[in-house]
Amino acid sequence: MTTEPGLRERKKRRTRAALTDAALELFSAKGYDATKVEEIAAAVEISPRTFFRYFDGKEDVALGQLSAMDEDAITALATRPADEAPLTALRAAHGAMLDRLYEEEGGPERFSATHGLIARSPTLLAASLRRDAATEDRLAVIIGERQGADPEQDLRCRLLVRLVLTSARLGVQTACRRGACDPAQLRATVDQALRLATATLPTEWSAWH
Amino acid sequence: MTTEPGLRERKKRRTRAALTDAALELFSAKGYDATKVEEIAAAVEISPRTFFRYFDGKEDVALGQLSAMDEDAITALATRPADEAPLTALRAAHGAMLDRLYEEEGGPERFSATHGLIARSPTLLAASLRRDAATEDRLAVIIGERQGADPEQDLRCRLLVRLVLTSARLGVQTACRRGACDPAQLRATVDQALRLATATLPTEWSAWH
DNA sequence: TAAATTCTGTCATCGACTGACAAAAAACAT
DNA sequence: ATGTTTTTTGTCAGTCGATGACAGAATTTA
Repeated sequence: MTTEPGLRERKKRRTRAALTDAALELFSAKGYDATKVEEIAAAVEISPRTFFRYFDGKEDVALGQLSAMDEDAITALATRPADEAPLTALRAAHGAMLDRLYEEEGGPERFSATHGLIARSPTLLAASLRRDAATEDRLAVIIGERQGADPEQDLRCRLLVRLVLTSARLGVQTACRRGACDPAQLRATVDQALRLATATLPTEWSAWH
Repeated sequence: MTTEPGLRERKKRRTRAALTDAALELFSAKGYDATKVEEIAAAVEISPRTFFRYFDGKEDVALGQLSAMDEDAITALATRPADEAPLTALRAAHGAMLDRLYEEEGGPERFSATHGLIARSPTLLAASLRRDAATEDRLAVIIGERQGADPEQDLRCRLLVRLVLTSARLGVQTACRRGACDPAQLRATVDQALRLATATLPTEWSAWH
């Protein structure tokens, strides 16, 4: 059924890949904000106008991998068994997302590079948080369907998703800030944050000294 | 010691207040993104260049009240008794911040208007989330000092602050989305979100059906 | 090979934002 | 009160991200 990709399609893929590679390299070298779209386009020898036909903007090319991971997480959650507790399903979906990241050639490296950029650029941080918010909404809808609850009415849908996402994000940020970006340490830190948020902290927090 | 404000200072205050009023009105009427800085400046009969001498940018004038509230929350947390449990101190600080909001003439109205803008503009949402992240960092440092912990090492500092802030934010968003922005309902919804996040949810979540 | 489709570059334009500089306004001095 | 200093403001020019319009080039399809 699926006709193999023609020359046009292959060319587009190559250009897109070249753009992300060039962009991430430039961002890492000069910083996100100091890098001009013009430079990214020049590195791939295309016109600046064409860059915007491949990406919605600078943010898009910088956070492309995170968007793909968001999609992974959403499809992973959607295919979880319906009788699973929502927290379990969310953690499993997040785990599956990380699995796919690790399978991909150069995935983890690019991931930690992206988070390094985010940590150094308030602009990118804002864009990344906005993306997270959008993903959160989509995940909350799925949780609502699983639980037969309306996310608009039942605070728990959004709240659960938000707590999990924000804890996981803290784990990632912490791991990357420590420079320990290898899969094992990343997953360990994320797990620690999730455990703290969902179990340890709430019961012991008021007594923390 | 403190010399009373001269004519220059009074004029600056008036201009700044006029700018925020004009900006919020235009934002509410036409939407944040559709409003040009040029229009805000024209409404106050000021050159566009001067607008940027009063505010860092469009985001700044839109979110000015939230920034002031962040400052309130920080000073409130800093003056909490040191032997208080951190979660208690944070909730008290947040409550004190809301108290000040309610005391201010037109405070609640402007607050819910601001959140209405945020809900309708992804640009503003991003800016607002970035601000929250910055505030979170400052609060985490205070919590770290209170607990004798290093926020860079002890995940719990940032995590606690983040969970509280994000839950409170969800409460605010929900209350504003429901159109119920009066102080009582707002506080009730925020309390509900905080209670869910810090007590009910973590212990009962895995069993939610 | 011709026609239809899709990409691409050029050009013009918008809008947020900033540096430079000179004119105007307010504060200060005698 | 008048001249001096400091601060504020407007004008101008320019950068950068982003977008619409259109024509020419490349690819696909007939």
